[in-house]
This record gives sequence, structure tokens and C-alpha cells, in this order.
Amino acid sequence: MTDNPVLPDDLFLVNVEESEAQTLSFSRSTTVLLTFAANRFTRSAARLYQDEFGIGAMDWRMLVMLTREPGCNVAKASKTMGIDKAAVSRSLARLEKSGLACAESTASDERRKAWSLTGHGRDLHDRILDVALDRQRQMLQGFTPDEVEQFNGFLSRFLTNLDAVQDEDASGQNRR
Amino acid sequence: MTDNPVLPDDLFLVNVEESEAQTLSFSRSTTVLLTFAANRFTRSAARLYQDEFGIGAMDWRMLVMLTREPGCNVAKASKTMGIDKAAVSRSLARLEKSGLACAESTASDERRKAWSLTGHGRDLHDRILDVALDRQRQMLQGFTPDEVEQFNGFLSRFLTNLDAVQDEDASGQNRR
DNA sequence: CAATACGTGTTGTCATGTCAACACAACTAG
DNA sequence: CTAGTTGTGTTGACATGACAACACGTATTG
Repeated sequence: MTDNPVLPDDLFLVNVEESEAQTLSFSRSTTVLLTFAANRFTRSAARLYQDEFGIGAMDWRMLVMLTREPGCNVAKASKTMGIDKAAVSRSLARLEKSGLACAESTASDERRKAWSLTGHGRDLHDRILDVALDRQRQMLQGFTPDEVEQFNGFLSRFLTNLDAVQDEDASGQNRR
Repeated sequence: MTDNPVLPDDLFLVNVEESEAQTLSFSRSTTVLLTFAANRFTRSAARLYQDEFGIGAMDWRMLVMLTREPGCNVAKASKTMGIDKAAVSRSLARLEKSGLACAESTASDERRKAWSLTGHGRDLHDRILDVALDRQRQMLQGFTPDEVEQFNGFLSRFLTNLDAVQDEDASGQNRR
């Protein structure tokens, strides 16, 4: 599939005090950088959206989801966003309570509800989108469009690899 | 500083149903991909470490921290890892209770404690490190060393930009 | 030497998201 | 029709980490 089977570990390691102990480098280990960047970004965005719009990061993601897929249900949203269905269910309950989203019963299946944004919800989405795009632009300050493309490509490949590992875990292990 | 002042927003947007509504693309928006990848990776790693070693993701990060900076204190660890000092304090309490880390009172300052790993803690760190490196290798399957370098570079630049924005927020706003 | 400001770490409270268990609708097979 | 199975959504219990308040040791300044 690829011609680069193995990356040398010492790309990511740091030696502490004359190779006494080895551990992950904070600045060269991709997964460390990735989680660090994402956590800080999310936290910072959550604070901003909460302060400015009174909405949490999860509920903002839900607004995006409902804009993208009007009429979607809990299971679909959970799968697409990679977030537990319980969290989705609670987020939708919050949005409904705030009058940002509403559900319509599906004719065919009594359980599934078709969720979509109210007018108020669409307004809020559009206002937050401006801020979110602005923020993303700031995060990518100094990147060329080509580099952004590459960056996205790397992240997508990372996700594909993660999928592969998880499928493997699921099928290879007898438990669960 | 850079010659790329502005990236066009439509790099990241998707049109829903004939440009009726615009929102973030899940597959082309860098920040969406970043948080998605990081969250899924962290969760998957947390499950693995919990199952295999009975330790959470936070405590594993703490093991790395203490390997890197033996004798460090709560404040230093909190700053380096970008995690709240309360979480650090609680993680250290857990590690001490499990006999993985121990604290030594500093002579100069009664408050600061110098934390380090016990032999048991170092053993566990080394065992998990093998698994973590293996996992990272799988996530970067198909990447050339050059690409990994670029990927890390992008993430570092992202973090630098994030720093800049937060400094700006902190100084520009009168509250807090 | 107070008095105050500052740094360090701990604890309470809250939001978020996970897992497990459950209720219930819909489908399938005897 | 009944029983078992699967899919969908909700709820409870829990882990994690953020924020705020606090206790207390150290530094600074009059």
C-alpha cells in the first residue's frame, strides 16, 4: 500500500540526561502536538463562544451539523461527529430548550426524530460562523493555500489510519 | 512577517442545497479535522491504556512529564502541558496513591514539592511508551519522514498562532 | 516588624463527554 | 401471533478537566 513501512522512533524521542531515560518529545512527537493544539484550540473557542453567544463548543458543533444535514437524527449526528449519542441527545435537548432547534416526528419510524434548526438557530449559526472563520483564519495565519491543503491532507490521512487501527481492534479482539 | 495575509473562506466552506446555507466543511476545515482527529485519538488511546495498564490518558501524560522533568512541581507541569493545575494536582495525588510517583519537599520553599517517578513508575512509563510509539507509528503509516517533519511544523505554527491570539485577547480586553 | 502582595497547591463546583443499562419501536422467524 | 433480535434514543453513574475560591508560605515595602 505504501512504500514507507516504518518510521524510526528516534524522530519522536528525547533523551533525558545523557540517555538515562527516554520519553516522548513534546515538540517533535506528532500525536503530542496534535492533542495539545486541539485541546487548547477547543478550550479557547469554547470560552469565546460561551462569552459572546452563551453557547458551548458542543452545541456549536451541533449547529453546524444541523446546518449541514437538516432533518438528521441522533444516530446520524453521533456517527458523523464522532461523539457519543448520549452527548448528542443532551445537546439537542439543550438546543430545543433554547428554541434553537426543533424536532419533527418521522412518519415511517416513530423513534427517529428529524431535527433541524429554527430561524433563531440559523441566525445564531450564521453569527457564530463569522467568528469561527475569523478564528480559523488567525490559526492559519502565514499558511499558503497549498500548505493548508497539505495540512488537511495530513490530518485526513491520520484519521484514515486511525480508522484502520480501530477496525482492527474491533475485529481482532474477541471481547466486546 | 508573512506574505500571505488572508486565506479565502471558501476553502473551508460547504454549500448546502444550492447555496441556501453555508457552513463549515467537515472534510476541508482544518480546525474541524484537527479537533476531530485529536479527540478520537485521545479517546482511543485512553481506552487502550486503561484496559492494558489501568491508567488514564492524563496520568500517562503525567508519567511522560515526570520522565522529562524529574523534580518538577505542579506549576511547571501545568504550564508545560497546558493543563489546569487542579488537574495536575489530582493526577499527582492518584499517581502517589498508586505508588508510581513520590514527592520530595524542597529545602528552599516549603510549598513547592519536587515530584518524580518511583522505580515502579519508571517501569510502567517504559512499558506504555512502547505501546504509545507503536500507536503513533500506526497513525503515521504511509508518511515519509519529511512529511512527518512538515506535519509537525504545521502543528507548531498553528500553536504559535494560537499563542498570539490568546496574548492579544488577554491584553486587549479590560476584563479579567 | 507589620502589612501587603504574590506564588503555590488544594478543594468545590460545574460542563462535557463516555460507558452501561434501559425502554421502546420495528423487523424477522417460527 | 409470539418470541427473539436489532436499531434508536434517553437516562444514570462516572471520569476528566476548567474555573473560582481558598489556605498558606514567601517576598516586598513601609
